[in-house]
Amino acid sequence: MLSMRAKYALKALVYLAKAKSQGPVLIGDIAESQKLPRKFLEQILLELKNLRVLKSRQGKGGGYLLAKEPSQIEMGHIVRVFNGPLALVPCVSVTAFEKCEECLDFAQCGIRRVMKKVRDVTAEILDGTTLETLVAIEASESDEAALMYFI
Amino acid sequence: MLSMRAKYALKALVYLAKAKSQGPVLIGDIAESQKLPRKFLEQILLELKNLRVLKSRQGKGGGYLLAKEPSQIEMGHIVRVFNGPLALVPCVSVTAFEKCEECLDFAQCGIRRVMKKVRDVTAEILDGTTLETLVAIEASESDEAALMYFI
DNA sequence: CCAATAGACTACTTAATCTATAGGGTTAAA
DNA sequence: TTTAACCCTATAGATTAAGTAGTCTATTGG
Repeated sequence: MLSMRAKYALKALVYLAKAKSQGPVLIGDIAESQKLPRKFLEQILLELKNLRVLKSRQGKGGGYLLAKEPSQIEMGHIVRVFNGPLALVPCVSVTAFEKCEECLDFAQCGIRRVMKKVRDVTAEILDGTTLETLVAIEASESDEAALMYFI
Repeated sequence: MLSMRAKYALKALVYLAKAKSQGPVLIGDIAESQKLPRKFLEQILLELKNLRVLKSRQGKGGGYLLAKEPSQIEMGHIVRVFNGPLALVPCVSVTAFEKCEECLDFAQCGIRRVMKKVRDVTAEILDGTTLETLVAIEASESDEAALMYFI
């Protein structure tokens, strides 16, 4: 399962993508409207800022804004940063590769080969889905139409 | 990432599938040959027995055996039991479905729709891969040949 | 300049989970 | 009846997750 941090980050980003044209958005607005714990969200937004995914303005009239176009912000990136590697085992991770300590035969290992396939299809979906995609998906009524975005 | 429990369970099961014709296998054999911590492995094997995936014989000449054909033991089942749901968010889990507490619009949520797709392709692979598949994959030399098993 | 507003940053706390390890108890074959 | 094996429970130590608290810093506007 995803950590709350990762899920909250995604929710906040989708909210900000939708509010893109409205100037800086207050932490309090996001927290209240999305029902997220405010102080916890603060940390998450700060981390997103340090990642250059968001930018912020302090003081009166301040708040948070996307630092890039929604089409340039991938779900995969957010999930990796807040939840860790997509891979189910370290030996198939691209971003955090590590051989299993107990591994006897890396090349032949069947578990590894299957897990690599799982990682690859997961990465294909999550890296192919941006905030722009997510906003479009939320606008579509049918699940089938929504699925079109990543088939 | 998978828990060690889940990974060790899979490793032990593949080992037992390969040793299928040789009668009961000692915990010590599995632990030593696969480089798994013995007492930890004991717990895992016991749990697999309670799941009716393994059976055991006590006393001299005893050990562990598969309780079913390798083709009837799915990776997905083992991963779910030892690692939890395949889904990245509870609201797309089949085995542990739960609405997110902060969810505003279940039907429209884009994050949910994408995560459902991820869960579905993951489940398709892991539920479609049995111990028999894994043993066959380990016998094949090329990664491409191995991939054939779940395309 | 000052006061109010809003994010920035650091430090905790609490709870849960994971990864083992320890140490007997029970069963059954020889 | 001895002994090789699995059975079962308890517990410890480490790590991570989720959230809270409090202070600091920057900006705006009177």
